[in-house]
Amino acid sequence: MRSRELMMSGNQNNSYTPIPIEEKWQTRWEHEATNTLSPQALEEGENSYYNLMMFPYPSAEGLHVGNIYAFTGADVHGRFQQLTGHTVFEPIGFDAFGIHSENFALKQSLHPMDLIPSNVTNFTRQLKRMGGMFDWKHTVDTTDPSYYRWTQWIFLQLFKSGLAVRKEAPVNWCPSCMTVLSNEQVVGGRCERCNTPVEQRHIAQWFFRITEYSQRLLDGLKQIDWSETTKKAQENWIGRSEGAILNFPISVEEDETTSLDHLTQDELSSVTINLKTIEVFTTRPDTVFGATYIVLSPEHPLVKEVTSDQQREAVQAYQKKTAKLDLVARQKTEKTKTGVFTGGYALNPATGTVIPVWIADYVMMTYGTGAIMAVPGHDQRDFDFAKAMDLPIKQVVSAEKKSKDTVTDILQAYSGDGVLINSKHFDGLSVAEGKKAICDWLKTKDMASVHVGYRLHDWCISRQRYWGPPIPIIHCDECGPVAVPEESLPIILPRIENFKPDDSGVSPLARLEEWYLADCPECGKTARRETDVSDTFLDSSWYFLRYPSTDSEDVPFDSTITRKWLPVNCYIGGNEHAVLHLLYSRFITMALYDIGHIDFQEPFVRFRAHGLIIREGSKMSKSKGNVIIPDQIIEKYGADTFRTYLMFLGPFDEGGDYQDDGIQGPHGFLHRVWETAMLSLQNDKQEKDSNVERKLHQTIQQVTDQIPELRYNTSIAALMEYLNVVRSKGRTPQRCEIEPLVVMIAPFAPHLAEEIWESFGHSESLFSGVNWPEYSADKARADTVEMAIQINGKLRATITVQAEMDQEELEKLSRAEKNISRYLEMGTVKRVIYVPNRLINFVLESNNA
RNA sequence: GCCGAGGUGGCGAAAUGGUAUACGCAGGGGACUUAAAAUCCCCCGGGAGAAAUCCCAUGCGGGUUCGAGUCCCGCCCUCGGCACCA
Repeated sequence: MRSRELMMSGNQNNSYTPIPIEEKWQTRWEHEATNTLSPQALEEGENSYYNLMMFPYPSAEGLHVGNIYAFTGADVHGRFQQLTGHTVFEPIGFDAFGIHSENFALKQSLHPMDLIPSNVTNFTRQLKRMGGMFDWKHTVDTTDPSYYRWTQWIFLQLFKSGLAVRKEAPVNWCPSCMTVLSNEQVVGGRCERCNTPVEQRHIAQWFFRITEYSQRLLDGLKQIDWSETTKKAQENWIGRSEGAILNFPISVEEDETTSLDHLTQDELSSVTINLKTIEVFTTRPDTVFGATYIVLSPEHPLVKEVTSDQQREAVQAYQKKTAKLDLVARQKTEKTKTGVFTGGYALNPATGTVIPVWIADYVMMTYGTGAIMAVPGHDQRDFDFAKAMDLPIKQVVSAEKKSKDTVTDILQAYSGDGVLINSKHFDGLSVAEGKKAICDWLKTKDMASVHVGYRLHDWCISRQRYWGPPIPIIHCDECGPVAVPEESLPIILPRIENFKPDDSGVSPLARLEEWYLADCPECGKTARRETDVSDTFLDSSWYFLRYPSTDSEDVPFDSTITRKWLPVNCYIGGNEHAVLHLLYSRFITMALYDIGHIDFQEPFVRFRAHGLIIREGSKMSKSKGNVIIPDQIIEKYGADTFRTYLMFLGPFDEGGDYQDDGIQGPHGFLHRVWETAMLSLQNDKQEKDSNVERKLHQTIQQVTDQIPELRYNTSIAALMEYLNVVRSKGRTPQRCEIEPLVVMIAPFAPHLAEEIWESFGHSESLFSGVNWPEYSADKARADTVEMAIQINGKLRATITVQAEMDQEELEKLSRAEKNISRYLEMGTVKRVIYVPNRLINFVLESNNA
């Protein structure tokens, strides 16, 4: 009977044939809806476990190894949870909107509306072929109106609560992609996608006010179980820094050759007309006595006011030059500093000295207040500038207590710790004390306030492109920007044949008058639709909320189901999304919580970043022609082998080196598992072999501990070791030794496991029950152990003894060892270290010495 | 420059402060076979030695410890992230 089943799965001679076996089980899983949750199961599922992985962008090239690596790692986790008694929901979908698809379509002269469906079909085929336990009844495609209807709905929720605002702002413009990029999409001043230098433009854009959430996003990190590297990346990205805002009153013009140092503060105040003050943000208020000039960002609004008539021409020329400068050039750290004196002055609130106000492009309008107090003695950038412009440098912090002299010819800024000098009555305080004391002092004069700055910027979601969800706003001349009524959603993205962007900075949709003309929902007059589409990252910032609720058409996420399944139990994905997708998802979740749509603030309880796969020691790239084509590997070895090998390469969170020959190991291993299982079918004598039994329980223990920790490579190694013990010296395997092995290999090689499981006479899918083996600590315990015998910490002999042997007896046996007695004669034992079941160490005092 | 992660055989990699190199690849030897493939068994860090055994070895230099790949201090290198962020 069993052999007939094997014949049916394509086995003529009882050897392992992965391809027919995998086809058979993939078909069966689909027919029997093994991995699909019914609406009822979604509402009631016991012990629910939401196992999420980052959904792919469906490229024309198909799944790459990186995708398969990540999905396999996540799927192994899901299958393990299933086998240990959870109801696992493991969805997959497609992140198909965005510049990526659009650019590819343009290049190939295709329409994304034609391209994407065929890519999705191909991806679906490949995803099924790799044997993931995906729930194909609950997928998501961000380009489907039934999905982006709700993306637009999310925009409206944020708009209505004031978190979406339209503002004109300098933005990053990619002249090649012809669109605005978010700060996150600019890498080193270049477009992340096409590496073109980014330019500055001023366009009215929609922004999400993520900066309102800076502190919450930072605080939340402490409570979630995420990869440390990812948390650290977010922390750096948010970039909290504590400091103060200090006020520098703008002073009357002074002849720059006149030194004002001799004037008293009262005298100075009398010549100061308090028109305006320049606010600067600093993390070093303790160095304010060393602030010898002020620098405004060239775009700073006060530049106009401080600039003197004589300097106006030079200032405007510099502003013009900076505005033209792309961000790459501007952000080059190495370049020599440039700037122009405005002709204006400000009053140092601490010294009472009048100091010059400059503009320079090394000060950014986008950070802090767009203005700094320059302390060249203690900030390298200010130092470089002061040297270049011949501005005074004053030392106010001394590294050593003794040197109180004013160093005039220092070679570089000193930014370390020390004591304050040249700071009047604050002299002698430490940097930390000085910060507080000076801040407090200036506060009493209304010249300072404590301030926390963040590096994080608001999230610009406008894209002047075609391939995205139209932003659901109608611009009315009377009413301004008006929300599209929710019942009118979705605003369908129309099919237009010429979707190529141009340099005008407006979306291709703006060429479609019949589309963008619409009645104002408030006053009914003819108005214009917003023609920008939203950022792809908005699509992916909430997709995990949609998955369990794809059966609901009238709500984005069903409240009962959402309460049951969210937040996500485990999320696995690449660390390249540490500060983009993962931060935005957290922000959207918090915003929806505040608005009252969901009852949790963090979307992903646990997140693990996987590592990267390289090949034969170097990065894979199309240009090098060394990319692995998954289809070819699967065709040759089967999905089970591919999966197992990928998980065996190295630690999942670190990635690994894909060596072509290496796949032989796991391949042979699965062959051997199969053969051993078939042998055990014919030899079911159930004789107890304590050696094998002990190893089995040790293995179960190790694998049960390690799989949830994603330590897959060592788990597979443990299974290999176990099989080596089972088969050692040609030993005949027994079924009770193999059945648990089959279950433990199942997360990695699910098809093989199912087939053997069926051969063992089970009619139900292995994954339909709680089949994970239990271990007994008793049975895992060894009765004899190999002990190391050391002399002065060096291994000199090993001895196999009864486990838990007491020190006295072990010492006796050890001393009897030939090599040990030899050493013991050479000195006297000063001390004996005994580590039960591990080692005994004789510490000698040499007789010779 | 700042923040992470890492550096162990020919290679991918293992090791709660306790016998370094598990597991696998490649390589060598053997069995089975007319032959090949597949499979199975054995060897495999370097050096000395007939052997017992000894010495050396986890990027480099110090330290703590009975004992350090692991902990501490100071460097070097590789890879990721951030970066005139005030």
